[in-house]
Amino acid sequence: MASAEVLAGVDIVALRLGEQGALQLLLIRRGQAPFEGQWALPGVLVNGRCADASLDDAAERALQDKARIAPQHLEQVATVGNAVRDPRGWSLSTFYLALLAPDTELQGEDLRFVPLAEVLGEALPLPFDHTQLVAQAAERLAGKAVYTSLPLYLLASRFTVTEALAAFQASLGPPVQHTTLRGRLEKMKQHGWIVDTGEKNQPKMGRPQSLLEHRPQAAGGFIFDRSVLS
Amino acid sequence: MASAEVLAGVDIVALRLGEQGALQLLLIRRGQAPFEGQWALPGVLVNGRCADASLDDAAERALQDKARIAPQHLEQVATVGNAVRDPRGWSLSTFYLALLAPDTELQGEDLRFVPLAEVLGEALPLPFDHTQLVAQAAERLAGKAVYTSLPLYLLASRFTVTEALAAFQASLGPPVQHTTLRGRLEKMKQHGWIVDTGEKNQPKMGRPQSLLEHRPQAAGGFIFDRSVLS
DNA sequence: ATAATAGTGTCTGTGAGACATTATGTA
DNA sequence: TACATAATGTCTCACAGACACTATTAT
Repeated sequence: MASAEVLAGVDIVALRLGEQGALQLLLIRRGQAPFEGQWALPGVLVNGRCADASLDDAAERALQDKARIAPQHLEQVATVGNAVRDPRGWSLSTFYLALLAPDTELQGEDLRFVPLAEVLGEALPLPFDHTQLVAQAAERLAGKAVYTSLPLYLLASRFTVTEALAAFQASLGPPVQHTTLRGRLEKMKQHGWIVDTGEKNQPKMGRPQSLLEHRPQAAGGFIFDRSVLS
Repeated sequence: MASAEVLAGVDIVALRLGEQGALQLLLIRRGQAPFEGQWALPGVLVNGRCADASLDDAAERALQDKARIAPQHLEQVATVGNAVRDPRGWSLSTFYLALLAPDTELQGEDLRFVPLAEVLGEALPLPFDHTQLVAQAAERLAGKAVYTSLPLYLLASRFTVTEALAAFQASLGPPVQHTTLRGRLEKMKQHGWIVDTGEKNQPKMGRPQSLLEHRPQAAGGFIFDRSVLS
């Protein structure tokens, strides 16, 4: 019976792999107070009046309604709650990591991608505690890139080894040996997570690249049994 | 300004390593509706009127106020939210995994430890969706036991290799080679996470065991760079 | 031919898995 | 002595890291 007064919402840290191999973060211009007009993470409030069947559905709705985007991967990262993160009072935010296809396009003036590095480097400050949420989500991606194939969700379903290398490097930070990655992709092939379309992709110069196809066999990424050591 | 009507709370999945090497779950008898009188996870509601500085503080408070217990490890697992988990309406629960010392004792008739296996096997049903929360928390422990030293938080700070073996087996499920564990403990020694107190522990029969001391150097467990393969 | 890029082969090191062997206590 | 338990040693295997080498295209 006792209805608690808590402001609860979901926020989405949606990442795309840009042309230059750098990660980009999706931001939306806020249409309401507080922080109206500022660029922030897309998100929605959750409450009993909304039609969300579950919190995860609310996260999907946030991306769908605010940006007309369907992510290739969506996972809950964590929930933060305290009295100071929102000027309106004690508030909760359950935030999600979303990985987008590289060809994801935005429609509308109030949506935009910015370089993730600028947000993490605080050159581009965000309202609320959104910078921290972004940092935690990026850490999650980096952490999982060490021992799973999660970064592949940053690519189109058909991809080349070079593109996969870019996705892992962008997610991890430090460079990865291409032979290491090839070994891991080979392992995934054996488990049906990747199939080799016989086709080739011809870059401007050099030998043609094999076109692989990502075939996720379960939620999340393929789990390797070793970490990629630094 | 718009205050959303959401029931938000934290629930704690607190585990202790029992004498027989099986994990035990802390339950509390509910003092209020709904499900008054039934055994359930300890938890508290969060709202602006409470003195909690943050969600993590609320989790600590839940254990402290309800059970007078301070865990050796406490980590957020996830947040579930939907319209059906609580008869009162749309509700959120951020649930935590707590690892307790093996000598943790309970005071009061409304607190009790039950075998974790009985809850997971649904021989002992819990109200709300607490059985699911317990399952997810146990999965988290098992998942991290594969590549971190998290199960050591189930032991007293001074422990033997045999006890560590029991903690890992209880957390993981499948048995672990003691040589593998010794190798990992050796690695932890090199990084200062474990020191060898020169002392010995004499079991009823057989060779005395070395007494090790757990010296966590960071939050969470020590991270190994390989998983313990099945 | 030369440059550029893709892909393979080789060698090393590390740590898990499995199992045998040795060490050190009690009855 | 026999027995029980702890601790160490040895061998294999899988895979990451590093780097050399080969392959296939365009100019």
